[in-house]
Amino acid sequence: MARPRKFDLDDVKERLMNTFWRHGYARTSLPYLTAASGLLRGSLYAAFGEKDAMFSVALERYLDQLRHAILSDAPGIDGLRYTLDAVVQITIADPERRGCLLINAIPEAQSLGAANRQTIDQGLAEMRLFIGARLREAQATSTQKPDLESLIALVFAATVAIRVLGRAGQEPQLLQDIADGAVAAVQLAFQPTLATNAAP
Amino acid sequence: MARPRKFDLDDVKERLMNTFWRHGYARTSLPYLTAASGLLRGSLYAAFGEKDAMFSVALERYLDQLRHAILSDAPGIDGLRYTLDAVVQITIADPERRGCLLINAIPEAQSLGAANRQTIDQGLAEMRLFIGARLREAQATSTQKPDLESLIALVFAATVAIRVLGRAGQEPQLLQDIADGAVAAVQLAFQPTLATNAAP
DNA sequence: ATAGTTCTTGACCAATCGGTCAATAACCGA
DNA sequence: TCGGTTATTGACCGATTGGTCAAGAACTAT
Repeated sequence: MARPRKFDLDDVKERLMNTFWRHGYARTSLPYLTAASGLLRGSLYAAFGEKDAMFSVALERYLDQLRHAILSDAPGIDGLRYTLDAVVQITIADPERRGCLLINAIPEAQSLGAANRQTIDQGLAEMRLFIGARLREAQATSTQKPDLESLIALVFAATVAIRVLGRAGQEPQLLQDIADGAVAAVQLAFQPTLATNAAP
Repeated sequence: MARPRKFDLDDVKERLMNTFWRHGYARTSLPYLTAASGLLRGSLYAAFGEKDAMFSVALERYLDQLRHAILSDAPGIDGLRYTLDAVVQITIADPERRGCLLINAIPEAQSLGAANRQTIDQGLAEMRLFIGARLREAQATSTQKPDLESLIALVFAATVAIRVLGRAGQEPQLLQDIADGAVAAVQLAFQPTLATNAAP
C-alpha cells in the first residue's frame, strides 16, 4: 500500500467547518485553515482540493449535524415546536453566535461553485419540506383548512430569521419570541373559529 | 475658494451603494469601486476615506431609500400589510436579487468597523420598533390582547426572511406567502375567538 | 495676474491572496 | 529488505488586496 495520512480526517473536517462557520467563505484564508487544521497547505490541497471543495466538505458536514440537532420524529405541531425550539437553542448556545453556515453563505453564493450553490438551495428546500410535512400532519387532525402554503412559508421564515438574527447578536428573548410566535400562529390557524366557515 | 470636484457626489454614492449591494463588503474590491464610480483610487480615498467609510456612506444611503420604499403612514394592520407587501415587491423587483444590503452585511459584520456594526443594529431595531408601533395601534382597536412581543417578533422575522430568501433566489410566490402568512397571523391574533360576527 | 486651496492623477507600496510542485518521508505488501 | 505508492513538507508563484503620496491641474477670491 502507501503511506497513511498522519491526521484524523474527521477531526480536520470538523475544524474546517468551524473555521468557515466563524469567518464565512471569503474571509477564511488559507492561513486560517492551515492553522485550524494543523495541516500545511500542500496536505490540505492534496486531501480536499481547492478552497471551494474545502467549503463543500464543511457545508455537508454542517448539514448532517444540523439535521440531527433540529429535526424531530414527532408528527404535527409537536414536531414543529420541537424544531423551532431546537433552532433557538442551538443558536443561543453558540457563544460565538455564528448563526447558520448555510444561511450565512447565501450572500456569498456568487463566490462559490455550482455544487455549493446547489447544496444551499437543497438545504433550504429540505427545511421547507420538513415543515410542510409537519403542517400537513397537523391539518389531518384538524377540522380547519387554513392556507397551508402561507403557514409553511411563515414557519420557514421564522427558522431562517432566528438564525440570521442570532448571528446579528440579537437577544435570546427575541429569538424565542419568534419561535413562540410561529407556534402560536400555527395553533391559531388550526383552531376552530366561528368566523372561518366559508363555503368550499 | 478651491478646486471643485469634477463628479456628482450623490451619483457616486449611489454607485458605491449598488456595488457593495451586489458583491457584499469583502468581495467588493477597490478596482470594482473605481470602475463603478468612474473615480480613481486617490479621489475615492480623498472623498470618503478608507473602504469601511465608503461602506458607511453606502449603508446610510441605502437605509434612507429603504425607509421611503417600505414605511407607511397608515396605522395598524393596514400599515403593516403595506410594509410587508412593499418588502416583497422591492425584493422581487430587483433583477439581480441582491436582497438587503443591511442584512447581507450581518455575516460580514466582523470585517466592518464599530460604526457600521452599530448602524446594522440600529437598522434592525428601527424596523422592529416600526412593527411594534403598528401592532400596538391594532391592539387599541381590538378586544383581544394577544402576546404582542411574539407577534412583533414574528412579523419582524418575516421581513428579515423575505430579504434573505430573496437574495437566495427563491420564487416570488414563497416570499409573498411569507408576507401573507404574517398578515394572516396578525389578523387571527386580533380576531375574537368566540364572537359571532361573520368574516367580511 | 497671482496666491491659496482643493481636487485629480497614476504610479507605487507592502502584505496577502489562492494555488502549485519537486523533493522527501513513511508506510504496506511481498 | 526492497519496491511501489501515497502523504508531507515548505518554498515558491503570479495576481490581487487595501492604502498612500508627490506632482500637477483647476478653481476662487483678491
